[in-house]
Amino acid sequence: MAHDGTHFVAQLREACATCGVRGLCLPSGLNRHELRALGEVLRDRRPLPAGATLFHAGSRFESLHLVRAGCLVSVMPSADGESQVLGFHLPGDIVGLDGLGTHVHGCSAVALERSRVCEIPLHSIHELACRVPSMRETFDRIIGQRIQTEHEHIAMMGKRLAKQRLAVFLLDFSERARRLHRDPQLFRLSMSRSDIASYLGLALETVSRLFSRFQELGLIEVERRLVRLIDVAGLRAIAEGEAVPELRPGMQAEKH
Amino acid sequence: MAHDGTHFVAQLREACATCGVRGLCLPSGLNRHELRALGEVLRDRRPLPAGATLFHAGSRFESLHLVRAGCLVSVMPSADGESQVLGFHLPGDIVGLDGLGTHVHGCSAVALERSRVCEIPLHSIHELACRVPSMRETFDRIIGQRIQTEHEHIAMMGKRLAKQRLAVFLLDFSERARRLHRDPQLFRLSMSRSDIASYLGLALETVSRLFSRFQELGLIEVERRLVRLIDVAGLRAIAEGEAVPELRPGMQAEKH
DNA sequence: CGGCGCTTTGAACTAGTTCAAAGCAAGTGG
DNA sequence: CCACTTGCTTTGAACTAGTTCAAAGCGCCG
Repeated sequence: MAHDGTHFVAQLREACATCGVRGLCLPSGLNRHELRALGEVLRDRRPLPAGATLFHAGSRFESLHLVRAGCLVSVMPSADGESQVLGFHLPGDIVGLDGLGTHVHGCSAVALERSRVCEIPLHSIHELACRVPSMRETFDRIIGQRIQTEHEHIAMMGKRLAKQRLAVFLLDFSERARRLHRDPQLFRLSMSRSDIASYLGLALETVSRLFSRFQELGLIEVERRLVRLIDVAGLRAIAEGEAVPELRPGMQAEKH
Repeated sequence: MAHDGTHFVAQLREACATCGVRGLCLPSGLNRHELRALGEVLRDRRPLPAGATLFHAGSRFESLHLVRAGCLVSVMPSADGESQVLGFHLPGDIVGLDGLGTHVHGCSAVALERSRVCEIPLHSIHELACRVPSMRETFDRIIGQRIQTEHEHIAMMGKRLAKQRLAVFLLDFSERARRLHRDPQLFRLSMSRSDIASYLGLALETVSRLFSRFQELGLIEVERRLVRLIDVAGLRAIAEGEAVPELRPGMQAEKH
């Protein structure tokens, strides 16, 4: 890859400033020298149009990918045709970690909207990790946080009511938006109801109904994929499983 | 830790031979020299009696642990008192990876029976990974395989019938037993019905009933925690979601 | 023996699914 | 500019897989 000295570093720093993820993204906390080393490793990639596949399940694993812009979904195909959504990836997230073991991707990654990713060739990761101590810590953080995330996903799918799951999902997105310096109350979901349902382990109708119920309760305002969180504390209460006043169809939020 | 040269290496090699895990366990595929290096890093630990906690959720993370003998469960506590079982760990498995990110354990690890583990201090892992190339690959394999495992767990909990989940669980245990050079058809589960239920995202009564149904169908023989797989192909069919003849209480396996 | 913890089993119940149909936004082509 | 298609979303109504509640059974250890 062509890299023309300090210009590239400046460019990377700029790109990462825009990216705006603290702590999770690779270059955070690196000094000028370390950034340079990283710059030699990152390969820029053409933007992915919505619907494009970054890699397929079963394909050979060669690189990790760092999401720069947009949103990807990772999907595990299953024998019976029903595929499982494993996660949604926003800027700063790393995708492809499951290939580290077998060098074969266990799931597919698909762009939900026009997106950009950085490619990080596997062979250069370890070299960099050994050469730059802070990079090693960063990789550890990425791995650890990812496993933690998977654990939370499992905890959410085991023995939680549908309304708790959706509340957790919305609060999670809000928190991620906040970390990306976006509005944590107002965001546009780039995935379909069906994707959300699969991610949460529910039927898509259940998800759709819950969006409506949450709106009736005055917890959110929703119009198709545009969501505004109105009562975050209320959502949190539902997520925690605290008994909520009423959540039956046909009830109005206001009681006079 | 005391290490007296070649004797230690021999000891380690011996221990790992008994351990018998291929591919997954750290020392597999290492030469004499590399084994020596690893020996300097592994710290032996006192055996854990059944019920003992290796580490608590929230406690400071300092080391990974390699299960040498027995069986551990990792459990994530949740706000509402209900805790979630994340996994069962047999010899060769690494526990504690979720602490890599924050340096704080996100879940607890508890021995389900008398067990032994090797402690691998974090600070020496990276050093070793840089010094011994094949160690690096081994660590990658461990990480990748773990994420893959978590993904399968998620896929199992989303949109799968209870009978599919239990069938998957039994087949998974059978496969792991096989890899440990144990009898893949006959094994003793060291966890309670309640642990299994939490792991599968079901009520414990459902799990208990399914064990009975599977027995009635002639798929397994079960007496409390002792399980014998009779019809592996049948279990596989159920796991895959293929329509099974009958699975109703009160029906006999034999039809005359 | 007696008590304790785990497991099994039954019966009533319900949260969520499934099936079905209508609504709605956005694009396409005449 | 409108008729028509397509894909996603919403909503309703019937249904069911699994839960919950309750009680009995069983093995084990002091």
